[in-house]
Amino acid sequence: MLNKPHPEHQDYFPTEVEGRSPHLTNVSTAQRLPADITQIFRKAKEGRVLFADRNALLPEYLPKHLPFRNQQINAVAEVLAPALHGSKPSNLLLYGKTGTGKTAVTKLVLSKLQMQGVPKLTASYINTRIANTEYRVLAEFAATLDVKIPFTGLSIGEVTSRIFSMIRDKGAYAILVLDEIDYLISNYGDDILYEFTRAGERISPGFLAIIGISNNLQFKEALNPRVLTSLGEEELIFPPYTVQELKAILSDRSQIAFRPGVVLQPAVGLCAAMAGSEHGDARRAVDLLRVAGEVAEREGLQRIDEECIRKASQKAEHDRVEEALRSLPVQNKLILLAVSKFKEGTNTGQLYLSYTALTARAGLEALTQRRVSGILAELDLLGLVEAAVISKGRRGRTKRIKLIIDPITLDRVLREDPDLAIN
DNA sequence: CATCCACAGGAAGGACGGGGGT
DNA sequence: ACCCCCGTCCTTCCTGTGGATG
Repeated sequence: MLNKPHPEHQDYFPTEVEGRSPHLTNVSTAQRLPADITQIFRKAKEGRVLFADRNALLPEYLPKHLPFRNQQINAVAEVLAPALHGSKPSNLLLYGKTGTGKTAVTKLVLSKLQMQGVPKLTASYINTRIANTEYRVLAEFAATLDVKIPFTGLSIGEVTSRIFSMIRDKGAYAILVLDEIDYLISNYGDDILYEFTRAGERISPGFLAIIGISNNLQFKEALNPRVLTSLGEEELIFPPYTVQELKAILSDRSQIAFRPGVVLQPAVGLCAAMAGSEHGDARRAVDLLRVAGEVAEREGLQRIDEECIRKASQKAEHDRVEEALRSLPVQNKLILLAVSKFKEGTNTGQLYLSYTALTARAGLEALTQRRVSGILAELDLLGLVEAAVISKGRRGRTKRIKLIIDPITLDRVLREDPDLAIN
């Protein structure tokens, strides 16, 4: 009975794909296609001139060694170790800017922990920015504990109590990592954490230990004091990598990722410097190196030099902008379009007028100013627009709004949207 | 120095679409 | 069949405010 929906779900996908694929072949010229494909594939087969193992530069790659993080690794290991003999480890909070190795260290320690062969031990890793609602976090956690939870329909309380029963009945030693925990807190408060941190009795003889990972320290302020004392039993701060350290990390990785001699030292230096100038963000540095490799390969170069790094940096930015633009809802696009009409920037009132004019022309309902203001804040966060509150004294308070991306790119991407009749 | 503009941005809630348990 | 839950987008209503101006 319960399985009934499943075959239906599985049918769904193939039919959609089947319905689509002939359509795709029609779009491209059918005659030219085969030749192109073989060329692409052949190039791909022999073309890995530069890369030895590109995976080593992907964000999800977990290196066997994490240089400059021994101290943190040991500290985390020490906190978690009691789990191996069935006593609850302290909860743990990890702080540090992006790309300082928080996630990597945690995952590394967890994987080593699981190798110790304690069957009751379960380690769950959840990024609360990706599983970005309370329910989804719970559902994902449940899934790692083999609790079957529908992806919607149940109340939060119901899911929580099912999870707790599972931990209790199995006597499980559960360790839950909540990455980017500040997102969860700022959007949904600390209710879940409150439940989790005081589950104690309800799940005995099992236990639940929580590792929270956060990019900023201030998120603590939003926590209920009782949650804070429980969650912050242990704290660990990850300092940013220095440029020297980044250089060493990049050298390490490039030895795995590229064939010998492909990456020139100055390129590594520049890459480290560029990523280090923000705050030692290793993830960005590694990503930059990967894109540089792709750039070099596409251009048929034999070496990766500083020029490749610069190009990669531009390309990464360009891709990011295009991707962000494409995934925008229609209304957001219209607002952006309205912003782009003002070369020297504008303010909220003017922008709203211009925007309503655009919606009328496109035959859409205009959103309220409040909503537009909210969307503007989102666009600001995406780095597509710059919006800063300024005061013009008696003439009120408003936002100075300016487009900070290439208007030509904007125009090109927006033209792809069939819902937008741009003339 | 008080005033007052033109908004900012929080809170609450509603409509809607996804889906439960019993 | 019935009543419930959650997330997403919005709207409505609202209070708050920096600083040029009178």
